[in-house]
Amino acid sequence: MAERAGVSVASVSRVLSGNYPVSEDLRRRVMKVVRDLDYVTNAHARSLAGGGTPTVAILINNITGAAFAHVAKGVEGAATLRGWLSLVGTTGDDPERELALVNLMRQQGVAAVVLLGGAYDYDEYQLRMARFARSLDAAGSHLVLVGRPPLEGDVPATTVDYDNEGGAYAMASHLLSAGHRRVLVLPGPAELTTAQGRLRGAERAFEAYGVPFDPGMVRYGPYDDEHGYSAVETALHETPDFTAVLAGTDVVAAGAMQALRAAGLRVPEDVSIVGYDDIPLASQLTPQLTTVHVPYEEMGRVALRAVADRREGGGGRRKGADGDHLVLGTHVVVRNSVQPPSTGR
Amino acid sequence: MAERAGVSVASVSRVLSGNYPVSEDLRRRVMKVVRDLDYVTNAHARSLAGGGTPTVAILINNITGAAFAHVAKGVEGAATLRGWLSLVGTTGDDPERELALVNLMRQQGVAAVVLLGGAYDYDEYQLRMARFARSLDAAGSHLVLVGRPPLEGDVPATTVDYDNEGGAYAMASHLLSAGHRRVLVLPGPAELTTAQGRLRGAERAFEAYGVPFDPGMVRYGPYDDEHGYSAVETALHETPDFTAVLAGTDVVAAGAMQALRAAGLRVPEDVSIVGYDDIPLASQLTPQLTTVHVPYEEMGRVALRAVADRREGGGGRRKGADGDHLVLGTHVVVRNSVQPPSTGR
DNA sequence: TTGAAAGCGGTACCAC
DNA sequence: GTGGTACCGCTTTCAA
Repeated sequence: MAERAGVSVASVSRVLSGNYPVSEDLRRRVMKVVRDLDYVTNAHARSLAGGGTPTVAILINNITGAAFAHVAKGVEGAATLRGWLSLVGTTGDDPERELALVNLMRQQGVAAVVLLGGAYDYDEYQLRMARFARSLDAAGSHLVLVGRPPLEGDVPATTVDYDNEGGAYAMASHLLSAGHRRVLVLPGPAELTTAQGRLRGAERAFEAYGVPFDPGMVRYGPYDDEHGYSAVETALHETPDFTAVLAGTDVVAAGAMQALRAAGLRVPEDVSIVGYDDIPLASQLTPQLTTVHVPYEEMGRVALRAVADRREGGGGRRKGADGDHLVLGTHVVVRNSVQPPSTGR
Repeated sequence: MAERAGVSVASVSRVLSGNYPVSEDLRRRVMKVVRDLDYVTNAHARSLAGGGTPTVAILINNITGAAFAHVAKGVEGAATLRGWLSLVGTTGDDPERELALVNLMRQQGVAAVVLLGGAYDYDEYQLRMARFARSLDAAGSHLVLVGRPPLEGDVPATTVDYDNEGGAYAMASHLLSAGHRRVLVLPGPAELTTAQGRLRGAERAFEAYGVPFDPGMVRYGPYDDEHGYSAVETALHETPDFTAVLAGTDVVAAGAMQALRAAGLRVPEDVSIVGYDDIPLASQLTPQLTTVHVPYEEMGRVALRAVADRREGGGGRRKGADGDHLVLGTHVVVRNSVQPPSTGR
């Protein structure tokens, strides 16, 4: 390339990276050859030499989840805006694969690794993440946890979270204030941190309303529509006196809605339903689902901004300071799936 | 690293890449230091030197589309299986951004660039893609088009497609054989190749059934629920005699369903609805949507396999031979959103 | 089996 | 303003 244009490699570099004054003549000469050869610089060589495009890695359990897709969109969008690149890897809920991916990303020299989605709260979790955080930090990278519990102690990681429990509290309150007392609760998988938080929020709401919370009305299970369906189906036999369903996610709510209809019950006339997440599905169902809006895309943007700032800011703000744990708000979106309990049931 | 272990860099390389016989002693010595230092090789240096992990780039309009997410999952899954890495970039339907991304990927030295989703059939399309294909090919990479029209002429690209028109033909036939004659057709955006194919399939079915196809019953618009809603709303005023809706995608069908309900019409008793894509939404709606199944995830897997084979196979099969254009089948999934037309309407 | 050394394709510092 | 050149960290001959 350099010889083809009859100039030095240094000059080519200067023209292409554009961070150095060059004569018009030289620039023209180089650019002509670039066009002739359809030339692009080698990103690997560039990275090796110090320059290079910063890259964020997004690690996700399952790329087909709507909520995660929105976070990814937020990260990707914000990254693109800054000229950063984004890598995506899926873990399939497999800890080994997660580890492998974190290391792979470390090899790639990514600026940050963003881990998405509620975590299973097994004992090792804190240790495992702390290890990731330190590994990445030592390699000049940074760990960002999105929608997961923050790390305890002095660990070099950033957490972007949302008010999970508060959203559930508000959602349950909405049901309670409409007059519902017997509520079927489908929090999600018992071990998942998000499910735990949502359940806790609901309990607190019941407490605040002075309504006894019946643990027998809680049914754990995966965050999918099949669980929503079967849980309602079972409940219809065992504890059929519920007048509302508080689902852990919109997808679970969709399943619940189908089960009710299959049993000849109307929504919301006979039974009210609420969801959580506010993914597009919520407004595609009939009736449109009253749910908790979680700012997924915004979280993605915030996550990227956090690492970008920390990069630019350089030695500016110290770790341990504010900014290591960001919490975004949630709010109830009222649509058409809630009505006061019918006197008939 | 090498000195820390008291061995040569060559030896370290041999141990870590594991493609060369090494003594047990050396291996142990190196691995110990690797663990001590939490060391990972630099992927950029490795790529530069010739080795390196093959990477596929997935370019997508909008990461939040369920159909695309499934293709991405297929590609990513198959890539992971082979130890490949996947990059994801979103174009936001912006041709400039698409170009920028293709070049960016070329810089990254990706093994292949997979372009997802129906293309806008503007004049330049063929030229543009041919240019991409040649650029990538010259750089030792390869272009794969998924769900897009194949390229004409001798262009170094692979196309993975599905029987779009056939699916629409079958879907429309299903409606016709149920007795529907006045069908509201919402193909999607007029310029999008997938929409054109779906419309063509529907027309052919009408022809085959000897039923005159009324162009006045066709309403173009974006592939989203809002369009489905407003199109039905309008049609209810202008051509209210339809007994079924043939939607271009499941999402459009969801919008259509809502509009019908808002107008006090029942689905499928008063009006039948069918979709296209068979994304999870289709079975989450009530009634569950009869739709055309498109093997999105499979397409992703096939796309990756195609490039992987071509890589391994080396000079094996010639371009221009079979294998450059793969077409997967589609089929109708019958659920509960279709009924013979009611005599009342 | 292991080490030495020549690149891979850039960047950036140092002369001219 | 431009050219020369020493690395960046790894893979891969070539010798020992």
